[in-house]
Amino acid sequence: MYICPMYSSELIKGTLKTIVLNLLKEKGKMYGYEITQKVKELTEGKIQITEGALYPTLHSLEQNGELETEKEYIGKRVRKYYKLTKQGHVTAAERINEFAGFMNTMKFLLDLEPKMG
Amino acid sequence: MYICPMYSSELIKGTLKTIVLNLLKEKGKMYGYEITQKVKELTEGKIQITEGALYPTLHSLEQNGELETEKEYIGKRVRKYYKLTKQGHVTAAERINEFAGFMNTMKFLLDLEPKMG
DNA sequence: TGGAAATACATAAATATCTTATGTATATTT
DNA sequence: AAATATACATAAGATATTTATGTATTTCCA
Repeated sequence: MYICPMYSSELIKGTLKTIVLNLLKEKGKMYGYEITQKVKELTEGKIQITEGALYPTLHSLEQNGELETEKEYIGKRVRKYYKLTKQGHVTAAERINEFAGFMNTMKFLLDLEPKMG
Repeated sequence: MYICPMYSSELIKGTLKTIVLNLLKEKGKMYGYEITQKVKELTEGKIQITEGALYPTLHSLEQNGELETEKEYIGKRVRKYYKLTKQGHVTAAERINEFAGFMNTMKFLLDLEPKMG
């Protein structure tokens, strides 16, 4: 059975915040582990966010005022739900917009016709 | 007069090798400084490759057998032209292909409909 | 004609981001 | 009962890039 390979970590670098902000914008609130699973599921395993990368990023976004948290107990186990602050919504929109522009630029750059220029 | 802003360096991260390999595939041979200027020109300043990032990358691609060099003298000043090796052509195609897939995945991930899932 | 800007290379220290490894603990499945 | 999944967290190491610095030649223009 064929397993679709992950994208190189080099490419994924730099997109983590954009992914997280966008997911929270769409879903309202999510907890860390849920984010890792959702991204894996939505990308069919092609993008896998490690917890070692995600948790520090969530903490940093929170400290920066983009996210706020709310704890929930499932039995004895804690979940930390994250959601966008007002400022976080602005940042999310900016990031997504910037990424869309970046993709267009890269598409143009990589679709160059031979011998052109 | 409006100056279109650069993309955040976070986003550009990880795409440098892909950009360089693709440009060399299209142009045949280029020297370092020429690459920085060409990328700036083609992207209207939205992507600017710094020499501090480019030269180490070119050296590393050369050491890895993806690129080979040829010196040319313009008066007393040297230019180091880089071109793809046979292996470099394979790697270039792989990288470009991978990036195209990555863009599709990201597009899907960021175009999520509200409340879906 | 002389100084600024552009061309052309290079490397190193500092910074940022991510991977890999490790740790703790609870809940579920087999 | 043991293995796996859930759920958090942090730290050491790896990697890639920015920023700073250095050298030298050539072109532009005032």
